[in-house]
Amino acid sequence: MSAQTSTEPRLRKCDYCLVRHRTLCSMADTQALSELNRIGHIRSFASASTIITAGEQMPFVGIVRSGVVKLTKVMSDGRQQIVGLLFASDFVGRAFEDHWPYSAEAATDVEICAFERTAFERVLSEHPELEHHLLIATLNELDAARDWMMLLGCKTAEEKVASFLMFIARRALKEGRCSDLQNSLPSFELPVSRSDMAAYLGTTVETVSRQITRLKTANIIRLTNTHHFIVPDMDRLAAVAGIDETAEQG
Amino acid sequence: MSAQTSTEPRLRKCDYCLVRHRTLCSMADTQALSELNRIGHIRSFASASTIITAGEQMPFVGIVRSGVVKLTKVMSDGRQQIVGLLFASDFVGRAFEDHWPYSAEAATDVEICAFERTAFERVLSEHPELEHHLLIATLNELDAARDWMMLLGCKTAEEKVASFLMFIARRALKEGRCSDLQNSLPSFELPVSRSDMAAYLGTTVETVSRQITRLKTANIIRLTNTHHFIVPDMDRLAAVAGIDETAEQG
DNA sequence: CGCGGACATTGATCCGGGTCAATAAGAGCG
DNA sequence: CGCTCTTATTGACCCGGATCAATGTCCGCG
Repeated sequence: MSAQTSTEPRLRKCDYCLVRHRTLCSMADTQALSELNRIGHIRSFASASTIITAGEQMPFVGIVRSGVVKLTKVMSDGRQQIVGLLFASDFVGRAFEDHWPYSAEAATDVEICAFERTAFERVLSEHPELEHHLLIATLNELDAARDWMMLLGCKTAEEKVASFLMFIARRALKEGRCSDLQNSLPSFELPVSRSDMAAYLGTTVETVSRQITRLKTANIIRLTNTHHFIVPDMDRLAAVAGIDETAEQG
Repeated sequence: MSAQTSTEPRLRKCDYCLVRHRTLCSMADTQALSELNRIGHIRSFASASTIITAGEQMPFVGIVRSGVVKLTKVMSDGRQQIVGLLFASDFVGRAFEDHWPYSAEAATDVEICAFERTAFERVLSEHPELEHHLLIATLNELDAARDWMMLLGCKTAEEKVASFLMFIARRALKEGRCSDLQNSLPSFELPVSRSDMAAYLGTTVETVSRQITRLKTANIIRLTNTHHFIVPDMDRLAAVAGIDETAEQG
């Protein structure tokens, strides 16, 4: 802790961190945490700015403190697929590899607790419990990616849009930012644009828009503005999404 | 080694293993390897048999010794997506979780070196270098899944089929089972049926078949029988697959 | 407050690929 | 060796969603 940079206040920045109890930091013992605290620094990215460019050197990895990060792959002719959305407490980047095959872009304003990659790797190798946590997190991401593969390969446009809303709704629910204050119906803020939705769902903006209106006229959802959704009956939305509640977790 | 079960011959079964130098076994020190040897036993599955059923208990994990395993997800109405294909040396199952959300089916006859799950987890936690290897393997699978997401979300039917052939060809190449003996053109055996291809590519058997004939008439591929493919010019196939060679690895 | 630019919705049209149906080609087997 | 069963190919048709185009809405800014 004596080696801390002089620009740091005496209070450790982790103390202010809203996500530290939900990330790999929560697994760290005191010593590991203080090392992470020492090598980490907060970086901010404006909405739409690039965090890591595909194929280029990846000097740092990090943990999302706030905002939404989208991971994209693009083909040489410009077709683009979003292959992952990262929210607060998610891990960005990849240890043990100095390039990575995605671009990370800020879908909203984003704050990241960044670690110089090799320093982070050193902490990992000295603290197997952190690496274990990273393994679990990676396995979960793999599951999510495979769920999305089924969505992309099997589902209709309507199911895709409904699934995306479920995805966001559940995340909002988990973070307790879901209840509508006026009438206590579940509601949430959509943190991305229609075109991001389309790129994640393997479809087009027009189709997304049409399906949203369909869901609206079927009274499955209600909007107060383009990004604020109210879902009177979550189960009906899940049904339209083709999600078998009995087989799903979280 | 004294604790080895009596049914085991004195020669350790690992000595005969064709994949041990390409799996996490290659990372194991002598002690870890002998533990894995002790808890592992070879299980065989006939083509089309189920290895692990989605949602059910997962009593063991393992390493594919030979054959091809497909991981599938199915929707309640029967629509099915293959979310991964596993080949020799790949890891099947998931540590630190007693259910998993996929079915694993033998796409060909399959041999697996199986480990009782909790015993395997114990070895993992005692040997961080093994867990590290598992992390790397999982990260690679995540990359593969995300590549596939782009395929499913962005690519045309022709690109999908060509991409699948590239995928198999590269794997065959890597394992040195690719050269055609007669004329030394790259060739390989397709280890799965057309309907598996379709389920992996998010399309239908008919479309797969049509696209294969298209590639045939365009002289990009040649078939000696329904499962033996010859690719005179890999680069042309890659071009049709929409794969940017400069940006891809292995 | 009104203007311009980005984002979202809606409409009209078209086509890639899904669906249904028939045929062909293997592969096991008595 | 022919029969049957499964798997693959080919054909005809149609529809969901892509594409192209117009309109509407929101927001920041002079």
